[in-house]
Amino acid sequence: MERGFSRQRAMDVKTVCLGMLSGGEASGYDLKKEFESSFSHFFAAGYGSIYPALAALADNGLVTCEQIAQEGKPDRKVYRITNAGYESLLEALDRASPSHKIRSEFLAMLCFAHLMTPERIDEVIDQRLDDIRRNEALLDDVQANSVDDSWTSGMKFVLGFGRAVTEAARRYIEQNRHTLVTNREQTDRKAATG
Amino acid sequence: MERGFSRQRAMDVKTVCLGMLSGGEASGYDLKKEFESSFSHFFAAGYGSIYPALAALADNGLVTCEQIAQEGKPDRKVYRITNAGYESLLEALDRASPSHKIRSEFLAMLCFAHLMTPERIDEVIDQRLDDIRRNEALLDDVQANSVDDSWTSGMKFVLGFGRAVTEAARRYIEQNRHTLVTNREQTDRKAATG
DNA sequence: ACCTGCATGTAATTAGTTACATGATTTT
DNA sequence: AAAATCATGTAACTAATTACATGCAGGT
Repeated sequence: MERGFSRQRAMDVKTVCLGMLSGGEASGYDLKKEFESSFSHFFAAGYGSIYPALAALADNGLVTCEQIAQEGKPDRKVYRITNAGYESLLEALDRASPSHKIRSEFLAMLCFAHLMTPERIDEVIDQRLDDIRRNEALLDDVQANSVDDSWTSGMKFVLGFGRAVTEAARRYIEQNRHTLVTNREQTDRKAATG
Repeated sequence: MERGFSRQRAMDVKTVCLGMLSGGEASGYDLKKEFESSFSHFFAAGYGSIYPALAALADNGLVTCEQIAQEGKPDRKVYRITNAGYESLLEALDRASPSHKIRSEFLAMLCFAHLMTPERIDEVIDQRLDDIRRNEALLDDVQANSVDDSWTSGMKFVLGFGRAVTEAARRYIEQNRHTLVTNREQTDRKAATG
């Protein structure tokens, strides 16, 4: 390590891991849990991206890795941010125009609701609402478990954002789903297929 | 073409193009414009994915392609959905659990707002609000231009969804951005760097 | 007996982005 | 004079997902 340490310029998995480590040491496994809880509503990452990301950060001297032997378990690798890593993080945070992208197969599908049966529309919407409600419960849970914790204003803001937007999405779906299932729609598909 | 025609099972660029063509013939250029207007708030696609997608659909016999010569311009390639393509689309729409993914560098960045200067936080938020307002204007525009048009209930629903969620996001940011820029935050970065 | 949690990683694949390449016409 | 619109595509690259590979401990 400690060679070149190319600085991060995008908020990719690597940089987010670096940011998480700025709050304290953690293993790849720990970071995954954070991606699954407080970050889950806006940034997904699996082991397949986290472990390579940590290895790359270590290669660039942005983090150090301490291997801790455990009984009956594989070695736990604890990562800590370095000064170079901290500088790199600040630089990334200074970079311009972070993206905010939505890719929704759900909405794409509903654009063609007139080609779906009412039963199928209901099924797709019910599944989405289940996901949303699970997500709301998770956000509430994260919020509840962080009352005592030393949470940053940033994390609180982001959590609140997720809550607000998720709720708006749920309410819109609940209040407007009926517009998708009408008698007129049913005939469209029948006429096309029959 | 007309060999194997592997049916679509995911709402990827290929399948969305197929869906768009179910509403009438179009060129790759036309589809790009649709991705940039009514689909822009939840599904991005550039020429680099659209043209290969159309070529693949034609290879599989799901669409036909008519090449129309034009003076002073490259040939216009008009694509039309086939029966096999239509069946394939219906099958894709019947498939289970469409995704709805958000990837936000913006929110990821704000998680570490305590490491940013107040000026930088303002800059990032102002840029995001600009994007949101541009998007709201675009959605209004699309809606206005579709009054006379024969729009499906699905498209109306999806447009309304975008409107509702975008507005909720903007309101949350406007009402809570002040929580990110406090005197306490400013010292954090200074203490860490100085 | 089985599943969940702990804990690590690699390799192959998929999908999409970005940059490149071309070129006339129309609008500002 | 410059920029936008019309109109097509390919090649290289990037990034992430999925599946694979391993294995013990503790709870149900």
